[in-house]
Amino acid sequence: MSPRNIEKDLLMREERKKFILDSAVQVIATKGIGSTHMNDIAAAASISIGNLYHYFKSKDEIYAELLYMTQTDYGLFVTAASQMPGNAIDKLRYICSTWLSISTNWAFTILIQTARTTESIPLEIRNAVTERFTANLQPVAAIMKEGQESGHILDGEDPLELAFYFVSLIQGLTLQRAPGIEVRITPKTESIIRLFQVGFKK
Amino acid sequence: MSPRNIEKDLLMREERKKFILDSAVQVIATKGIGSTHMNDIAAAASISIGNLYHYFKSKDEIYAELLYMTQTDYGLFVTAASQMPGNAIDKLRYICSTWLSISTNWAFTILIQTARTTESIPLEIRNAVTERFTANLQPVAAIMKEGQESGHILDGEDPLELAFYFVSLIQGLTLQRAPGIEVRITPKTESIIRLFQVGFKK
Amino acid sequence: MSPRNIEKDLLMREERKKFILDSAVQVIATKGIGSTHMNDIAAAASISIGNLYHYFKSKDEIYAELLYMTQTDYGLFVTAASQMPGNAIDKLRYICSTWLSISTNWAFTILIQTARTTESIPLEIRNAVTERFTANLQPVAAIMKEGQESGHILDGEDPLELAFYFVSLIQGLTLQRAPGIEVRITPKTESIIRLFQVGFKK
Amino acid sequence: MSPRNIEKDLLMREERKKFILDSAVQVIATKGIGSTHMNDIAAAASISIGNLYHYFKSKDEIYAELLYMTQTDYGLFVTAASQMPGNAIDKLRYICSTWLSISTNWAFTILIQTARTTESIPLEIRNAVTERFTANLQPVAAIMKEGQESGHILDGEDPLELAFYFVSLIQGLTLQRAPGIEVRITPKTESIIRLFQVGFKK
DNA sequence: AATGAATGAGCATTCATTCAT
DNA sequence: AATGAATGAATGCTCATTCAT
Repeated sequence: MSPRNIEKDLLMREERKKFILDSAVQVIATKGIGSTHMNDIAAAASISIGNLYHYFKSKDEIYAELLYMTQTDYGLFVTAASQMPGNAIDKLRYICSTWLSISTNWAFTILIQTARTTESIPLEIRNAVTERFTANLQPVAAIMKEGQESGHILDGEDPLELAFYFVSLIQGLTLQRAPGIEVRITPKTESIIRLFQVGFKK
Repeated sequence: MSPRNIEKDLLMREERKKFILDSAVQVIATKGIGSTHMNDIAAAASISIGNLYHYFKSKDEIYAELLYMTQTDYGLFVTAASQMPGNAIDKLRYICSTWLSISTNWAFTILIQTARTTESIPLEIRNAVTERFTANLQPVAAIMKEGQESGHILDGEDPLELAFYFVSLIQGLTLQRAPGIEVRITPKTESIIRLFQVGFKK
Repeated sequence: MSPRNIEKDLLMREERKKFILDSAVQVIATKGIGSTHMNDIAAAASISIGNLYHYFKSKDEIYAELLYMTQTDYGLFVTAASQMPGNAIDKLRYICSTWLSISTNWAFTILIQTARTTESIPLEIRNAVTERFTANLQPVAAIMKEGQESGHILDGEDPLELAFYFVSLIQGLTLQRAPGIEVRITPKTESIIRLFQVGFKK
Repeated sequence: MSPRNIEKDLLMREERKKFILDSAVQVIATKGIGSTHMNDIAAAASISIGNLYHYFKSKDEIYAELLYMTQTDYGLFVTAASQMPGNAIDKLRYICSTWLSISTNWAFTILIQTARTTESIPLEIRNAVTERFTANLQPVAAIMKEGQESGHILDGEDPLELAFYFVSLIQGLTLQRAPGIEVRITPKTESIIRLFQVGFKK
């Protein structure tokens, strides 16, 4: 009946959406969230504003999907790290060095923090973000626990609490890497890991 | 118009400005920066919008002064801590517990990060913020150095680098305390200090 | 491509157009004119927007044809009534009761009034509507004249004028029956007819 | 304390609002409701769009107040008529001739009908309009009753029903007077009144 | 100094219409 | 013929800033 291939259309639609979201991340990583407008996103994806609204029905929806994508990707990354071969220290090292080396991560961090603290963003979205944030702590907590059991990581603390500190520290460091910020101190993975490591210190 | 009155007027003006800035912080801590508008600030200070502009010539200026005030206060706080009686661990403990206990600090942190990463804010202001951020690391670095020398704090790292991690960690944790965020993990000063402490770990 | 097929195609095209117009009336009767958009019409007719434009070259054209259809149908209805067996009162009664019983007629009335008074609709269309409105008064005027001559209907007035009042009254009543309007008074055909009837009143 | 006269300010604000509403009616009477936009209203009142929003917080609010004003004015007019000296016929005559002579009344009628039938207008407003419409029937019904008792007006019908017909007829006629409509029939007050009058007809 | 009305550029969003497939 | 993605002018509304009193 239809001269179009419906399946292919749906697939293309998903691809387009992904492409738009990726483009949006690029702009946000350059301009910051506060100054990224719908026309910036449209321009970044090389489509018209009107067409942008064919894929997402509001700015909030873009926000929500962006947050979902970002946090899901991060969750997958952390989960993969927790299942890597090697000991707990190796895994933390991998997380730390990889995360700090991605230069646009500051944008994710600010994106997430802003989403959580901006009144105009629907409570629903904000709660979902916090929910995922908490869920994403679990794989790191698992690494901490494993490290404590193998004697590599500081004992005596709740593994979840340690994970919370580790992630907060990395987030805090990530923020210092936003464009235009020239802190002359470069975080070093080895030094960061040592904070959580046992036996290294005399 | 005696010179006394002029002096007094200037003094009152400064007091009014301080009052307005303090009021602004209150709103921002409640509504977030993105959704705080000039009329919110005016309302918080119980003055008219027009009058607000008699004290500050633009929103950017309020931003700038707010950042200056915030960071200066923080600098004084950290400097005072570094000159406290007691050993390095005591000082870090004081910084950590005090900072985390102030419930509106998340607003300062986001304020500062947003200022640094928002394109529309003049480069001049953004640089000043980073400058002060770096300067404010010094007292903490001094504590770290003192601690390394007295054998209380991890050796082998640049004290400035350690200070950077310490501050980033606390900033990261502060962000998790924004209103509406319900992370069920409460950071504990003792556990945080331990990360930087020597000899505690077996 | 036999000539038969071409004829059949043209016929089908006309049928499709009629179907689309009928569907459009349904939506308008449900949503109101102001909030009926091209995609609503397309959806109501179960075709795509693009295809809609294969049958009608603009929203104005749909409007115009809708008005034409509506008014033509009404004209046929009124003409048929004027040629019915029975006296003038019977004929008016038929017009009145039939028209008021059709629950979507308010949509036609608003459609027509809006068309006449909306600047953005081309003058040409608006004039055509008024033209047809006036033409449609004639059969009713004929009934009035017949009634005056047979002594059933008020004498002393221009039959056309009486027709004008009769139609305006019915239009006015129709408007009160739009969805969401809850006027607790139900118009009664007998009472309405009496206004124009002779001898009934003492 | 304030260099302004607060009372006077409030008074002026009300005057300004009234002026804006009056201006809005003018545009609507010229352009039709559907094509009247906020900038049209602003231009008609010779103020900026931004300032328009100092007086009314949305287009809906302007609509609502316009409807309230219009219907309230109409209610006062009808009530005054019902309390005039003279018999019922005199009163109806006054209502009819006055209402039909005001050339912008068609705009009120369309305004009200559109408000009642447009989905996008909040149900609350629509209900209020219908409420007031019904309330405004009462004074006319009172005239009808008085006329029935004094033998001037058709007996045997519910006075409220008669009022409903009378008002619907006048509304219907009003609609025919919208700009751009050239119906060559002029309604005559005397003829209209006669429809409801007793004894005139032989 | 103090007030709040006034301004208008800027933003998110809508919708009739066109176009490539 | 049929589809729905693509376009962009237009609309309602916001908000930092200025102005008259």
